[in-house]
Amino acid sequence: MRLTTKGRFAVTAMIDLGLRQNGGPVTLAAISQRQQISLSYLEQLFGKLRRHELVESTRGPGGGYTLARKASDITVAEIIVSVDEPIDATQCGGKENCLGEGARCMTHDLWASLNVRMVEFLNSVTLQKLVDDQLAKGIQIEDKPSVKRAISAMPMSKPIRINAPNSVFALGNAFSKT
Amino acid sequence: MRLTTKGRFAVTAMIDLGLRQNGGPVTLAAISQRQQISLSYLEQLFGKLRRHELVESTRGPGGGYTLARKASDITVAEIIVSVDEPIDATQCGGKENCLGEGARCMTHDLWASLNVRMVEFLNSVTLQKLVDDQLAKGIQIEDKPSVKRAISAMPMSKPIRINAPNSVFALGNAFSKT
DNA sequence: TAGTTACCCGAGCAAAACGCTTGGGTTAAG
DNA sequence: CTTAACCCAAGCGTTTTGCTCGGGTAACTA
Repeated sequence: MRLTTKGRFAVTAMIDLGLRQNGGPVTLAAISQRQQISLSYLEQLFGKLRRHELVESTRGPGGGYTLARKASDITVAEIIVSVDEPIDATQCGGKENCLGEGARCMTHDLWASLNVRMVEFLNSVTLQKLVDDQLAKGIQIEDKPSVKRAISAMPMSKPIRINAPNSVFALGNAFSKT
Repeated sequence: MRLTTKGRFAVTAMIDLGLRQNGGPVTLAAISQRQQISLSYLEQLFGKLRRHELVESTRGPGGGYTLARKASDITVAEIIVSVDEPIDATQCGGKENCLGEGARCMTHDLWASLNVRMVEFLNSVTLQKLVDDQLAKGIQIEDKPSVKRAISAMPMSKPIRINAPNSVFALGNAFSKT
């Protein structure tokens, strides 16, 4: 199990999706706007999420993504594993006696078991739980804002995105929703 | 909280240290040998561990590293945080209303709370626990092997280390301890 | 049928992180 | 004063990250 900002992006996007489920398919463009994640990066992430059957896609106008199952049947661990792929990899590639004789290299079952417990934990947190958390915080969801305008209407003159990889300094307030 | 092989290296090294505590300071060279981690990489990791007061160092011959506290007072979370440093970083750099008005960007308390739970969990696992796990598996610890020879004696002709960053394919069996 | 909307996908790219090397120190035991 | 060990900073090749660009293809609408 790896745990980076990549996983966070995926989880965040999935929550955004979960929050708007009942309004039909959600477009990546909308998620991109709301969560400040680049569209093509989202496309890559959702490609993986789709291949792991966590979401389903509908093409064409009015299309977008939908959860493949109920939010209560999707766990954080699944999301993270989907986008981070190369899960674990013990130092010695599965060999038993890597350091000599009976002294197999510790990393084996040590990290493996720690890993298992982590996954167990993250598997105990469902997407539904996170969605409910957000709802409890009083997030207001717009009722599918006429689908067309509202996005292309804003003259946002390119988001001034800094080229800071871990986008800690996301643009901040380029569109102030006036 | 980030979670990579770097953290694993640190945890592994700390266990190695914990296992040999009562025999006085443990040298990085020895850990490097046993755990197949590059010496200077270990030096960097232990530099951080020392600055975070998880270990103490003794210089000069016969020196090495010791745990700064009892193994039962050191948690996995502390170790990982020590070497991985830049913990979290929420997308919007701490600003509250990052996406407009009352809609602070979700990532905030969302990932933060998930993070908290992760840290809580990793804080519940002590180094002592991991050491005991290893002892239970029947690891045999050598009684400080005369300190001098035994290391420089092995003609190991350079470990044939592949330049694979995530050293999944560590050398394997370059020294077979004959 | 054309046009638009949206998913789809692969190549590539700058910046950062990873794992490690090199080359120097400084402290302290013998 | 030699040697063993910690200490430290600079740098280096590779991978990963987050993203752009430039194409597609499915489906709805006029």
